[in-house]
Amino acid sequence: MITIKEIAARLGMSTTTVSNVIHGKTREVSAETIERVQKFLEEVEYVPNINARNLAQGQSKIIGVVLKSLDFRLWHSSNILNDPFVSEMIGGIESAVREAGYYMMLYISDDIAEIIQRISIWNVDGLILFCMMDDDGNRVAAKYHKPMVCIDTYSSEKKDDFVNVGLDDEKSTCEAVNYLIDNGHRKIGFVTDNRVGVDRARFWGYRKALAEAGIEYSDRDFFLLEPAEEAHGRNIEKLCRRARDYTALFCCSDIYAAIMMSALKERGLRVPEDISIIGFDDNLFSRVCTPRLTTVHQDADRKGRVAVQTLIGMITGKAPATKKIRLETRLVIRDSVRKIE
Amino acid sequence: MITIKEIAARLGMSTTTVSNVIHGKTREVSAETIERVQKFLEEVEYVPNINARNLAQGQSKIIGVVLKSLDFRLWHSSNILNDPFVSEMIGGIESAVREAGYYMMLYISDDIAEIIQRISIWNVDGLILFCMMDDDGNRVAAKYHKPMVCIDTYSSEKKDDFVNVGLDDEKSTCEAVNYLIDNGHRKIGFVTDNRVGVDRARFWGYRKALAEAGIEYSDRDFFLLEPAEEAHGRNIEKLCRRARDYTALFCCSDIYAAIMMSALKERGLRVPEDISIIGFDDNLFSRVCTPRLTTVHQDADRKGRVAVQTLIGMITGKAPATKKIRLETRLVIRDSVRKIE
DNA sequence: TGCCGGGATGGAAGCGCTTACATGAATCTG
DNA sequence: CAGATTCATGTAAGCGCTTCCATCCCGGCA
Repeated sequence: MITIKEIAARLGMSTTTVSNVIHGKTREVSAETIERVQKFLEEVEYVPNINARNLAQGQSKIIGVVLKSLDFRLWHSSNILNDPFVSEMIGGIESAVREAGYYMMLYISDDIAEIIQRISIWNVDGLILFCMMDDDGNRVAAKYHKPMVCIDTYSSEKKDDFVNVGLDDEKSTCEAVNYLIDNGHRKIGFVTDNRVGVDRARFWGYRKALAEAGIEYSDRDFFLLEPAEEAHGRNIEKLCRRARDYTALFCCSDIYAAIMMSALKERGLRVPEDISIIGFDDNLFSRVCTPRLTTVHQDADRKGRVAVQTLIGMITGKAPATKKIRLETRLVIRDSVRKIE
Repeated sequence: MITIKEIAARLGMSTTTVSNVIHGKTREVSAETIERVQKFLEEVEYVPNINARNLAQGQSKIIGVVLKSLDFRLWHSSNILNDPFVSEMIGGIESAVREAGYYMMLYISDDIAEIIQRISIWNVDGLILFCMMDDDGNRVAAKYHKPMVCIDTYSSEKKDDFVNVGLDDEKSTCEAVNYLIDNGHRKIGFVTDNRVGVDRARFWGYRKALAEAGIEYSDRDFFLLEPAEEAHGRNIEKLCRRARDYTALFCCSDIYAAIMMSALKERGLRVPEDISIIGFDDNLFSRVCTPRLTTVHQDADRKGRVAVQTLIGMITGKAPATKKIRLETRLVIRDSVRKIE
């Protein structure tokens, strides 16, 4: 690896001059010198040592992306990336980070302390935090004074002071459940694997829709997919048995919808003839299951990109117009809901 | 951020001593000094500046993970992470990297030159390369003299000189197709979206199985999912029409299997009654589609972990026992293949 | 007593880069 | 034409850390 010093020596000039042309300070260097240096740089395929640069500049050009996995001890997998929603979002983040000339460092952990430790070491310029757990956003923000934007993070505290991009989960869900109600459904179950964050907001949307339609809610209407691996079989068996009392299920993600649909069909229930199902996310699952899933569409890729753009704005000194950035959703109607006459 | 210098000053000692205790050089420092320093470090929550450290040591502690996306201009998505196989593998890599005390930097790009550029900048200690394109492994290795291990990378050149972890794709596929043949199938199609790398190896396995059973192969048996977005509809329509002449399809991934299954069922064909389907990977898709998919199981998480372990071995000066590391597969029999009497 | 060895500590260079500031030449202004 | 201004380039300090080497002290040994 050739260094700036070496280049300067070979060209018979100072490192300052070389550095200046590298940084495009055209008014400090004569045109011919620029030309000469640039040609030489290409010739030797100069690559800067970014550690040295960062040390000198006190920055890092790294954006830390934190996935708190504990919250996502998913029913179907211990790997948070296996959720297509997450992987698509990461894809969006990665592209946006790259296009902005930054680098992305990915941290997956269930321990916020460990994460902060690892991030601090690299002195990242900013942070994207994806964790559903209440108040982790606040906790990290309090500890770590760098630009940060959260994705899909809710807070139960009054003074949540982090920038957050997400959806209006309550409203989206309310609309979806209203769609079921409009189609004549009255016995509607709510399927999730947790009681926090996004899913809780969706739960309240579900409750709101029921209430507005004068449908009473009972705890039995809450279908909890349990994460414990060994309980899968029994858990799903029990849920399917309970589902027979319902004409429709709202599922907090397409994965759950696909899992439930598959399990119900295996036990002889027909979708949507016997039971209607509605999902959330609109990822590939919703298109390859049979029947194709009616679901709430959101743009995960865009969610990631918006988070990055907002963050980089903050890094470069631009406060976001609003702290709660909300993306649009829309109900995509396919074949998994039937109309009850 | 407190620095070593500051700490040394506050403690009335030299930076050398502080550095020594940080690095656990116990024989260079007296027990009581160690004690004092450690206590102080904790007190002020010292975090090293890794840029400075790396600069001084000429290392980086970063493992670069490169996904070459062009090869994966997937039929169903432009985001390579959306393939559950990939996301699970990344999950494995991430865990292994973290557990080994390294950091992971993820690069997704379709341009090898750009990737090398970005990697060189960070002076990564080693590289994990995931790209199906022939010979990219060789090209990167020739250009970039750092430890590197490829995943699922094939080479058409004689002198492929990179370490590679993958499967015996040919054998795995051969076994799967033999299973179809044993079940009485003679008209067996091969479904993929490309003609390179892993899928080509699988193709030869498929051909081998046919040949051994005395079944003639014709180009018509090759079902190509075309990536071009606008052609999806027509493409899938045509494939489904052609599929009516077959009693079974071998698909190079569970995703393709799920997509084909869904499309076929939409057009009134029953799986497996009218047509049997077999997939590859054994990811979540295979379990939530109906009927549940018979598929070749591989352990993507392990693939990632093995790659990392091998790489770190190389970084620390341990050559791998073999350059071609092959993981096991096994056929998982579920419900998507029927026996023809 | 004088010398040696080793344990504990410190001094200082250097990793590759950026940047504030200095220098000197050329150009401009009234 | 003196002084001010601009342009082009160089000098050197410093970013925070590691590490080679020097120094000093003390006990052991002949």
